[in-house]
Parts: sequence; structure tokens; C-alpha cells
Amino acid sequence: MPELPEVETVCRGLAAVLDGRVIAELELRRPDLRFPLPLGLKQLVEGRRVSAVKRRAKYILIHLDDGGVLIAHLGMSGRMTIGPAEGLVPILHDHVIFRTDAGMAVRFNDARRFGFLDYATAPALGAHKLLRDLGPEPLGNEFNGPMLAASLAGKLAPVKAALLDQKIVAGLGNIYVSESLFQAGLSPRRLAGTVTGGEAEQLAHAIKDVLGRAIAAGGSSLRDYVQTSGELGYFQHQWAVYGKEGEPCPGCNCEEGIQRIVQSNRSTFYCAKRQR
DNA sequence: CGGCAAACCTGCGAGC
DNA sequence: TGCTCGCAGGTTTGCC
Repeated sequence: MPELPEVETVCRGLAAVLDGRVIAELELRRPDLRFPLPLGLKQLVEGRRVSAVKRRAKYILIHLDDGGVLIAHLGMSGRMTIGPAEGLVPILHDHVIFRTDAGMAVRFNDARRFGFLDYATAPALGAHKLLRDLGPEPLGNEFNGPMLAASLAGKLAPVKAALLDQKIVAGLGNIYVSESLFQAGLSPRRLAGTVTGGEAEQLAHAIKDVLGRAIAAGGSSLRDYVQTSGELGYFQHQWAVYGKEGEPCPGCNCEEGIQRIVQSNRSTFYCAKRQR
């Protein structure tokens, strides 16, 4: 379930294993994920030392000591699992395996293969096709009420769809959009252009709060996951509305409870009474 | 240009 | 038990 908080948790877990280590072996177990793997990827990566693991939106950026950058995206079903390289037995859909000079392994497993792996050089990163059009990081200082209001202004799409647009704000997905709109008391059906300055202020605040709390939950569970299954990012969530169709609204005692509607072919969960 | 549905691919749970 | 259907956290493409 990789949205921004999960990807952030994965990055932190990867950093613990990869940062400062040499990638001794990059095992490519198939020639493509969503896209064909870059030509010569194995040779470009093997022997390089990892200088940093960063995140931009839902992208994982593994910086190498020669200026190369591995760009990974988990898609819908992608997951990273870390553990000892010795005795590793790949399972179904383990497509890429990193092995470090410290004897650790990272497995990139993705059943649906909506995820991908790409390579760029650090100076060209900003111009990369996948990154260049991304909007602001929601947890950054530049993302706030006035700038969100300006981005939503004039748009005819529902605010739910606008928040999923990575050009408006980068890193939100289907779950945290529902959660943020609930916390802000804003109906997902509202047309983006009708959101007032005050509402945008509340919405920006809700987005930061929801994401921040999810990252904190991921961080607190990271230790356990690394020690046991080694699978990163898939911690226990406590969502207010996502997946809660028919359950009582946690914010009021209305008859209907949490409703599920479909917008742009995707589920939205909300309380019609509390969210206007 | 903006907004929406469909497509990409596989797995899982519900219902018959 | 076994089949079919609907649904799934993302992103791009193509159509109106």
C-alpha cells in the first residue's frame, strides 16, 4: 500500500541497510517490470557505494557514489524486504535482488508489476520524465493553504480527483486523500474550484497531519518489521474512513455512517453529514 | 486543455 | 471444492 508514508518508511528501512554499503550484486530476475529495465543496469550499479537513500513523492531514490541514481517505484503491489543474503531463497515475484558487501539482501517483490526501476544521473534527476512535473512535497514548507488554494482555483474536477493529481501535490494516494478530506471536513465531491481559502488552509493542515501521523506509525513499527519479516512499510494502520463503508462515522453519530462512492473509477470513503 | 474511463498485471475474497 | 466476478494502495494513455 505504498503512498507517501509507506514509501518514506521503506526508504528509512532501506537506508539502514544500504547507506554507505557497496552494492556487490544486482540480480535481475526478469528483463522488465512495468517498463524494460535500463540497458546495462547491472554493470552501472554493481561495485558502486550507496551515498544516500531519498524519497520524492512516491519515488525511492538510491544515490550512488559516482552520481548515478536508481529510481524505484512500488506501484500498487511492490514491496521491499531486507534480510541476510546468505540462505536467501527467492519467492514468486522477487524480480530484483540487491546484495551488499555487508552480506545483506534487499528483495524487490511486485506481483502486479506496476512498479519499476530506472536509472539516471544526479544532475539530470530534476529533468527526469517521471519527476519533472511533480508538485510540491506536502510535508515541505512550500506547501500550505494559500498555495493549495491557488492550485485548486478554477478546476472543475472534484477535490478528491485534484488531490490525486501528483502535479498539485505529490505523494497522496487513494487512502490518504479520503483520510485528509475527512479530517478537513470537506466533501470529496466538492469541485476543486469552489474550495475557499479557509478550507484550503484546513485541508493543507489535515494533509500534513494525516501524513505525519502515518509516518510516525511506520517509524515506530519499523524496528519490529526489520527484525522479524524484514518487509518494509506495511505496518498496522488506523484509518478513520478508508475501507470503513457502513461503519459509524468516528466524527458524528449520523444515520448513514461512512459511505463509499466511486470517483474517477476509484473508491472514496466519507461521511456525507460531517463533510460538506 | 480538462476530465474521465480504460489499460497495464496478478492475487484475493465473496458469492454461487 | 471450484469457478466467476469484483476489487485492489498507481500512473499513463487515449478519447470526448
